[in-house]
Amino acid sequence: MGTALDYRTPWELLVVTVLSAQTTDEMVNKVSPRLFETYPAPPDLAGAKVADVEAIVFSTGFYRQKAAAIVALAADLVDRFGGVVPQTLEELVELKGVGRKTASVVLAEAWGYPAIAVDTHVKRVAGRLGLTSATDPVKVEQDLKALYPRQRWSELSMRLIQFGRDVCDARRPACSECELDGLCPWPDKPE
DNA sequence: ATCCCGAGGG
DNA sequence: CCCTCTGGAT
Repeated sequence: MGTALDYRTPWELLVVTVLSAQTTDEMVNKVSPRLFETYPAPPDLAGAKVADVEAIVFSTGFYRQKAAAIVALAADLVDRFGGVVPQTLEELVELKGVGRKTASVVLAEAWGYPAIAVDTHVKRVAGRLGLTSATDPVKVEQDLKALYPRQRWSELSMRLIQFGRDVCDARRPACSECELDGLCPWPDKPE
């Protein structure tokens, strides 16, 4: 079953979300306690030696990039936002190392805003269900919001990612266990 | 041996 | 659009 990312604050969510690419939540959860014990707040990480951070996040994949990225992110956050995680998509995306997906996750999960994070899991789910032909994340988010008008989109966002990861898997989708099987028009379903 | 898949850069 | 970065899962 799918594990979720552990975090205590919006700042921690931002960091673990950056670390979560190309690895498992389990792996991120394994390294993050030491990371946040060593560098509790943005100024601490901003002043860290990248090599020390590399040693901590090693095994999460892309570790050199990620270590440099979160140190630069911390510095950027301190310099331009007083160390406070912003609450708008525009400001979040301005941060170094933060793209639309990471920004949407923070907006929805940390701040409870009605954003839907569109990562490759969500794109894949939308595509297989025939909900959208677009690969454009903005379009996918619009289509999903139109499909679920005035719902709890921040909760839907988390559920969609988990569903894509745990059920509508890229390589081995569990179609026989999927509740949407009867409604799903995906032509390449496994037996 | 191949695939995973976000952000930045070309 | 394409490519690169990485260890882990399969």
